[in-house]
Amino acid sequence: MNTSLIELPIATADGNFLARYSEKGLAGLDFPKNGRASSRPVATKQIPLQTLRWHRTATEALKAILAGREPKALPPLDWAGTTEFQQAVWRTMLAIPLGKTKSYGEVAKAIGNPKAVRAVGGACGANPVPVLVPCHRILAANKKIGGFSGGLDWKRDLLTREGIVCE
DNA sequence: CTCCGCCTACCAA
DNA sequence: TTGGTAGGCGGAG
Repeated sequence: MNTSLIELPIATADGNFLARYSEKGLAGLDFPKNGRASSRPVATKQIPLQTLRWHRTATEALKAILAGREPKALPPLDWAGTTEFQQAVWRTMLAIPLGKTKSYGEVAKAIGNPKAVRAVGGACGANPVPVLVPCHRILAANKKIGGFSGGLDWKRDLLTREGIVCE
């Protein structure tokens, strides 16, 4: 069983993101690292054509969102190893259009488990593909910013780019 | 089973 | 308003 992931950088005006692909699709996305450690180089020729296609799609999607535009398409996402609950939360987030938000409570209600509010927060924090799976569009009750594992600065920044104003 | 967390509603100042 | 807190739930160990 091949579980090795291919890591490819996505250069943006905001830094170098790092995308990870499995044979099933995009499995992870990291915000630019603080250190200037460039990712390990990968010879283009040994990367499956399919992966390159996904990478092109992911790159366009990421740049679109960073520019405040709804992405045309997303690459397939590989959520292997994650739970049904988490996937339900992430699917709900994917349904939130750019520029709109939902509270943790609303998401909990949406997945049919209104009391699992805090658990929803946990799923957001476990989101392996931030930005593309818009966990930043989930705010706390009363439009408070809430938390963000990728750093609150990023959350505020992303929301601002989408024209969202919160508390 | 225990502990913790991107939450909330509620209650006391 | 602000601050502290108990309740509830999924995930990790």
